[in-house]
Amino acid sequence: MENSQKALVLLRQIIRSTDMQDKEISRGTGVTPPQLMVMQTLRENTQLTSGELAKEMVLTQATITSILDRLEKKELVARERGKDDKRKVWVSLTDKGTELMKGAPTTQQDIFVRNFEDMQNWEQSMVVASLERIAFMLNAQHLDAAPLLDIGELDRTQQ
Amino acid sequence: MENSQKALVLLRQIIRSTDMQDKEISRGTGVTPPQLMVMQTLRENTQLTSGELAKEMVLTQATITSILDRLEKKELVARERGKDDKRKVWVSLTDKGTELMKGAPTTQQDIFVRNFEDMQNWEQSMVVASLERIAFMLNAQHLDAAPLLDIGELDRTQQ
DNA sequence: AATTATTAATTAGATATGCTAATTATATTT
DNA sequence: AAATATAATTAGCATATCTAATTAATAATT
Repeated sequence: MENSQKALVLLRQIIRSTDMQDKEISRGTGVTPPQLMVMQTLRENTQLTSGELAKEMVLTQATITSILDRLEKKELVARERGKDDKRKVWVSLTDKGTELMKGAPTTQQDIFVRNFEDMQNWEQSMVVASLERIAFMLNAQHLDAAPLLDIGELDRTQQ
Repeated sequence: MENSQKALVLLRQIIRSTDMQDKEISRGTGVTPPQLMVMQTLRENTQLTSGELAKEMVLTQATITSILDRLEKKELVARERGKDDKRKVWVSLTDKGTELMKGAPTTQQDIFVRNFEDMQNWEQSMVVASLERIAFMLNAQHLDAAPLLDIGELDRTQQ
């Protein structure tokens, strides 16, 4: 088989694998994958407005609103109207939400990290370099397909 | 940053990237991502029963049924009751469905393949080896989390 | 200053996903 | 023949996601 074909098959396998992990976490925590992704984004950014969240996750504001509604009902996130600019709504994890994020999600990552660290140093570097290559190619691909769109996106991924 | 952290970030980036590509294809073809995935699976396997499809995609039969309903209404797939065993329903792409699969989806892959083939041979091998490593680690991870489950799954990915 | 335009978020309404449980039809077993 | 198993569908529910319309607040313009 061609190397490129192998790469594609492996990529699909990897994506499938993480997808199933997500579902597993989801079942374990009682939080759906999209909800979990919102929470992960919040964990990394402390405070975001609905709009920023939507942009970051490439979803409509309306979609984010409905996901937040459900997360708020479970008391995993809190909304607070902006004091400076009252149109804005700042979203953040509650204590309960932070607590939940300390559980299952990291466990999975820990396993990955443990396995990863079992590799020789040269192999680790090789893997990282390869992933960088792939990420770059996929990005180029995306740019090919949508030439003018979202410069912001490009900036962000290159930081 | 740790190598393992870098790897995680890159993986997330890659998944995000392919995710957005899927959405793009979806917009271009008027077929939703899950529907597209069903069609891809069918393209690779010519003929499958609903049940086999469900197993392959790790979804419930009920879910597959509803996706097939919509694909059938668009005349992209056809259902045929099994003659030998009348409980089974064989699903396949229609001409129209096959035609559609020749368009956008492959275009995206083509870009990837072209980029990939621009790499030196040693680099191609490196990337494939790395992806294999990752795929294996993610699989191990999955097994750690769900020890006894789905031997069939394991068989399939190791073929 | 008053009007107009823009921005931020929500609501309303539609379609699609995905689940579990129940149902229908056919095959297999005892 | 009766009981059990299998394949697919249906029904009913919660969620996700979109577009279009609405509400509220801020910014810009005349």
